[in-house]
Amino acid sequence: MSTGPDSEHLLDLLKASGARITKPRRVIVRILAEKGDQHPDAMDIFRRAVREDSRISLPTVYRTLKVLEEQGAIQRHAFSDGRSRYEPAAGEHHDHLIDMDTGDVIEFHSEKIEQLQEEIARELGYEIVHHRLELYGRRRKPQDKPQGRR
Amino acid sequence: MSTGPDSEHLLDLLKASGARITKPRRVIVRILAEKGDQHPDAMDIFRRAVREDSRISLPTVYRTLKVLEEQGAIQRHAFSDGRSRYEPAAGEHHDHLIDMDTGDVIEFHSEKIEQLQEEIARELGYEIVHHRLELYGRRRKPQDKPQGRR
DNA sequence: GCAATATTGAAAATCATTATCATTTGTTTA
DNA sequence: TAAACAAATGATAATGATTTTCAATATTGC
Repeated sequence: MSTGPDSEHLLDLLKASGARITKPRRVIVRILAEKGDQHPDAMDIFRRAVREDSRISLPTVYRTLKVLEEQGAIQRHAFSDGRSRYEPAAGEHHDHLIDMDTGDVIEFHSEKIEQLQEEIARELGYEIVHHRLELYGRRRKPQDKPQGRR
Repeated sequence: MSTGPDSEHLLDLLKASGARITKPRRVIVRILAEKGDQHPDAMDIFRRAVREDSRISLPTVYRTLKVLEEQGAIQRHAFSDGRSRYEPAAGEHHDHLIDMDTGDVIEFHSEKIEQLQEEIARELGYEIVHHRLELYGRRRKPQDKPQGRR
């Protein structure tokens, strides 16, 4: 109940890469696997980690995130607000719609768009390695719909 | 011949917003309007500006870029390499394909993709204010094709 | 030309992220 | 299980991009 869905899976990935399973890493991985506040930045993760073990340091959070990213276990996103945000690498690729008023991040996926991208790149003589598609928008008809963070 | 294509236009936009036309701004705007090395970052611009007037400072470059951006005269792009790159706001919107080997930036536009984006946002209950689509890729069949900077 | 005020340059401050390095800890092996 | 060694940690300093502060300077309206 405390250990998130694929917390174990993330640890396995770490172990498989020859990394050691340390206490700080256990905590950080558990946080990443948690449901709720998706797309946290390093500071978010650090703050939550400290609640579980006050000795954990920010550099360790960054280091662990880097290792996990290199392992392909998580993905780093650089939205246009300066800092990086992280999320467990979903099996399915998806893009993001950012709510400009609340900061909420909504995920979506469009096979059509993916295909069009491939097509365009091919025409230009390129092979896509990865891409980034972010929509920045506002709720239509700003009514009641109470929701949002920040 | 020295003054770029729409250098005047940029100055007009500045003036219209109540900003003063200073020497440093003239230089910076001229550089932005220049053909060639598109998508320069602040440091690129600063280096070129210093060649024209050694007294210009980096903060002034940043300040001027910010004013121009607020005026909608130029656009700031935050690719995933840390620093921001700028380009004169083209009449036509376009997206970017970044060559991962050379750093070259290629512009493209796909009305189909734009429409799909609108569609997706609408379905999610949103109205797109702006978006960002970047393809990161490599040349297919790395042959001769001699080109590229860096 | 002159005053009022925006803009500048120099230097310091921020912010996110990374590097350094001595100390601690995980893992392996005897 | 303990010793041994490398990997990981925390504290702290460093980095790089961008922003702020503030006194000095330059623009613009009159």
